[in-house]
Parts: sequence; C-alpha cells; structure tokens
Amino acid sequence: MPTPDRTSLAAIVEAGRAILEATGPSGVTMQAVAARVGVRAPSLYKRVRDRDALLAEVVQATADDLTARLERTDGGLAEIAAAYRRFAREQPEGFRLLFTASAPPDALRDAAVPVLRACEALVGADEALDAARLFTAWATGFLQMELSGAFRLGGDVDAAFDYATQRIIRALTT
Amino acid sequence: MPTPDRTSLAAIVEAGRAILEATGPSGVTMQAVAARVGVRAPSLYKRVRDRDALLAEVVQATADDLTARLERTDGGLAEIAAAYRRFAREQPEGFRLLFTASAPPDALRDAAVPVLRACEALVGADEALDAARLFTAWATGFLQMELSGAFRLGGDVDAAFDYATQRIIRALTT
DNA sequence: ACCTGAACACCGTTCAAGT
DNA sequence: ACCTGAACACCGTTCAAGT
Repeated sequence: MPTPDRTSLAAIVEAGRAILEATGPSGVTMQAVAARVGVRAPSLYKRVRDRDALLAEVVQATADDLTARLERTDGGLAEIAAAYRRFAREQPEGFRLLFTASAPPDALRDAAVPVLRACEALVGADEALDAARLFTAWATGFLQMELSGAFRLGGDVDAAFDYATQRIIRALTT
Repeated sequence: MPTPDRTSLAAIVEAGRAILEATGPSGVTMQAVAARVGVRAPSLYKRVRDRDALLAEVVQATADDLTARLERTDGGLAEIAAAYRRFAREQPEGFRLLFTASAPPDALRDAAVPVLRACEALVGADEALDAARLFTAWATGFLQMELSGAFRLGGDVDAAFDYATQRIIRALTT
C-alpha cells in the first residue's frame, strides 16, 4: 500500500542550496541533505540519480534564480552588471558552483538572453555575441576574484567595479 | 638509524600536478599521489599537513609556472593575454584550481606584477590597479568560460578573444 | 627519521526487507 | 511506492611498531 511521500525533489534541491551556502560544496553530503528534509540518505536516490545529479539540480535552480533577477532589470548593461554582483554576493557558493564541473552544460543559457539583448542594442546584431562574451567574461571573472579575495593590492573594489563597467560600456558604444 | 628518503616534497607536488591534469581534482587522492611517488599514503603526512595543504602546494607551483610565462612575454597586454590563454589550455585543471578555495590567498601575487606593469604603461600609475583588475577579470572569466564549454551559442571563440583583447586595450588607451 | 599496516571515522551507494 | 538499516567500497587521517 503506497504511503504519502515524505519529501520531494523541490524540497531536496532547496535543502541542498541552503546547506551549500552555509557550509560550501563539501558540506552538501547526502546525509546532511536527507537530514534537512527529514529522511534517510538512501531515500534521496528515489528522486536523484546520485550526488552529482543533486548538485546539478542545485546549479540549475541557482541559474534560474539569476535569470529572473537579470530579467527584472531595465535591460541596460550597467544595471545587469549591478544585479549580477548583488546576486553573487547573496549566494557566493551558488554563484561559484555555476562555473564548475557540477554545472550542467546549458545551465546558463537563459541567463545569457538579457545580456545579448543589451549588447545588441549597443553594437548591433553582428557584434552582439562577441560583445556579450566580453561583458560576461569580465563580470564573471571580476566577481569570482572579488569573492575569492583575490583583490589584495588595496584600492577601492567598488570603484574598480564602476571603473570597469563604464570603460566596457564605452568600449562597446563607440 | 636514518634511512635515505624515498621521496620529497617536490616529487609529491609534481605527482599531484600530473594526476590533477589527468583525472581532475577528485582524482588527486593521497593514495594516488603516494603510489606515483612510490610510497604509501601515510608517508605523505611527513611532508604535507593534509590533502588541502598538498593541493595548496600544487596551486602555488602552478601559479609560479604562470608567472614565469607572463614574465617571458614582451610585456604588452596582447601578448600577456595570449600567453595566459596558452597556459590555461595546457593546464586546464591547474588553471581552474587557481581560483578555488584550494588556492592560498597570495598564490597569484607575483603573476599580477607583469599585468600591472603593462597597465601602468597604458593608463598611468593612478589608474593602473583598476585597469589591471579589469583586464585580469576579463581574461580569467573568458578562459574559465571557454574551458568549461560555456560558449555554446556558436560563433568563433578565437575571434571573440581577439575582439575583446582589442576592445579592452583600446578602452585602456584613449 | 622515515616508512608501513592496521585501524577509525566518514561518505556515497546498493539492496533486501519493511510499511 | 517509498522508506530504512545493514552492508560495502573508498578515502583521509592517526598511530604504534618496524627499520
């Protein structure tokens, strides 16, 4: 006789995200996730193939979250950059995981759309892809360096972010 | 009576780098490294505190390698960018590890010097730090995206690299 | 002084047995 | 149909015993 389900994929993924931010990737063990959703570790295998698949679900949920934030901007590169930075600071571990082997190949496909739109408005359709790659690479690299504490030579990191945002937008405007 | 050493820290680090490139970070187990240097896993703890310390040594050796390559360029940003890309393609796993929690905080301090020099020549001392952060963030982000297969929207990735290199140098020249 | 086997803790994963 | 305890393989790490 079937008993009512005691958890769900969505609950498992949310638990994974919460534990990820609290402890980093190594803390996202099957046992920790299971405990948080009120179940034993082997039960998770009814909803996810293995730990890698669970992490991939966490990454996809994080990427969808990011996409929603970028879509909520005014669509300009400056606001997109600011929203991207806010996101990375709120969910540093999730942000990092986005660019890891744990990430499913197309996780960020939707998130690229608003960036492409903004770039097409600046440089036209022909150069939009190259421009989007320039902008995305810079923003992603900057945030990863900021989060990993790589900016250790002093100076104002907020000012460096604004400096680069303006120079890049100008480089894509002329 | 002391017996002659059967391995060394340098040999252990080199073994770690080789295994890293062959198998990724998860393959760098104490047993795999020990086997490669001809010793049992517990012996490694005579030279390195724990696995994290071993990975930190691997990162530092990789960073020093990168510094040497950048110093061997003509000192211009275009050549630095090209050398950085060659390095990332030759040692993708080591390159990735550079921007991970495994990296010791100051691992890339020396590698930043040639970039700062190149930027100072373009924008002057006042803006050199901001400019170096712009360039480094872009290059690092671009290479990580390229290596992780994040460029999935078609187009010529080599051309995108050149496009961005030129736009960024121009943005830092005017 | 370095090296090792044995042991322990911890984790991912499988599976037969429960409801 | 989902859930669980028990079991297994694997890994990091410690330590007493060897040389």
